[in-house]
Amino acid sequence: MSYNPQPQPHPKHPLAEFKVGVDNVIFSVDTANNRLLALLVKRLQDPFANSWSLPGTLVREGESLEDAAHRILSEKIKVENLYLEQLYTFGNPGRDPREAKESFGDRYLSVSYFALVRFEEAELLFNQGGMTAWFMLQKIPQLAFDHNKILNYGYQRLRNKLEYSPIAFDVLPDLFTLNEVYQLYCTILGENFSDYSNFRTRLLKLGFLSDTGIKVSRGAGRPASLYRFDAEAFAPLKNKPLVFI
Amino acid sequence: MSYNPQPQPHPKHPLAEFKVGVDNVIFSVDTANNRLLALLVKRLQDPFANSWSLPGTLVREGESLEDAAHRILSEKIKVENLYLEQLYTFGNPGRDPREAKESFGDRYLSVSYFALVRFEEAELLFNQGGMTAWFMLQKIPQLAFDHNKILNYGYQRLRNKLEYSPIAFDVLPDLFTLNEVYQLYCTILGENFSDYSNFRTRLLKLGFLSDTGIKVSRGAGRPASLYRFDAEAFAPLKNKPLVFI
DNA sequence: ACAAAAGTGTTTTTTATACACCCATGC
DNA sequence: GCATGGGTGTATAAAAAACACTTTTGT
Repeated sequence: MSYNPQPQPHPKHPLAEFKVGVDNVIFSVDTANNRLLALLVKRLQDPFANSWSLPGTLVREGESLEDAAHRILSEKIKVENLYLEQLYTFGNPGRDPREAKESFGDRYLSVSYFALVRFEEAELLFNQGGMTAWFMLQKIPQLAFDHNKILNYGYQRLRNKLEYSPIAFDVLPDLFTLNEVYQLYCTILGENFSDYSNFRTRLLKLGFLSDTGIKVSRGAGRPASLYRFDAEAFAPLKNKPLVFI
Repeated sequence: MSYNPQPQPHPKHPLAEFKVGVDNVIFSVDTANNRLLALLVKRLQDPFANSWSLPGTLVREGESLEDAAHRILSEKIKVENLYLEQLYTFGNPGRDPREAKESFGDRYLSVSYFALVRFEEAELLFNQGGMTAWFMLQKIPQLAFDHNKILNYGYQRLRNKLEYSPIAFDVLPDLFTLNEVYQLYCTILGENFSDYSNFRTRLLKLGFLSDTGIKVSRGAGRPASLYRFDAEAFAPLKNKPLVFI
């Protein structure tokens, strides 16, 4: 930041003091049940005691914002494979009731992060009796603070990301069928986002999915080929506009 | 933010204290000379005294982040028409030399904003002898703090925004020729981003530019029609994926 | 044999790209 | 007249969208 040309704040305009927190919007897709889920935690203290909220934390000394996001995530769930990026920073005055309205107390800034995690391996951790649970996106309750707004913002980002970046493959198993990819897309973007056979053709033409030749049977029907995400083949496509829709 | 399940920070992990600043990446296009410009200010105090930097400020009591971004912008230039949005939040420990390394002093968080302003009406303000100047993007010097990184991030955002949202029309005059739009795109995205006649056809097919019928001559050649951005016709296209490239 | 799931191909429509060409003005 | 920039049209290629069809399995 540059603080010139005024090194000292004007007495009539004192600087705000901030507490900085990180809030995570953590999504996961339960492919078995075609459900898009968000992780929420139940608050134990005021304000908003007993309300559900996004998992969040305050940033510690020497800790980067992204480290804090990873820390809060790993306190709530145990997961190996995930995608995480910064979402947006919410810092309007009055967004936290602990800000004393008349006395201009500390402001509460929230740097939000967006994550997509692999559902099958995600293990919920119940620390100190705090409740942690997956919620279907259609059944999100009233959340603490401005967390409904943050979550909606994250949901938008999720849909956008899915269309032009390969985050799906961060969260699929190492070997997957093309139908599993399609189901994942359907669950997040809604049915009818695209015809399966066209989706399939488009995806394969991009050239970074390699057929292992291994076949798997899911009950009746022809066995499907297992594919693998080929990071090397994808590398040259990085930063190029992709379309998966 | 949710601060459960630990209401008090662990003594071995004290919370960081933050100063929160806003830094603006302000772009403008000098259409007369086909130049893409960024606004920089010269720092007067340490750290980085006499270095160029992004225009920034600390957030005041009762002031929203976006208000702070608008304030710093209006302290440096006088401009009516602009587009502004939040860019990214940079908060790594050690990004500001004023953070005492051993003693874990205050952290300096920077919430960056991205702006595009109308060049013709932008009037530079020289307050308290502080220097403010436009720099061609190819000639950006070494900046204070991590501001080169922030500026590059803003430049990426600018190019992306231009392709799928109508920010160009926030910054063009009320009445403009299609060639002026094309020039603006060329200056930001580089020559050869698209054939002019195809660009033109695509743009008109979107249906939110209305021909006023007024003709204007720029020296030799056939006079061009002046167009106007029709906000009403654009409204239904909001939130829909547009392609201008 | 038949249903179910996987995978291929075909047809139609739309969009992108690269141009060629006509139009209106200043000099 | 002709250079200059504005504007239209066309021909080709590529991509998106819809959907019919074949293949391979379980029962």
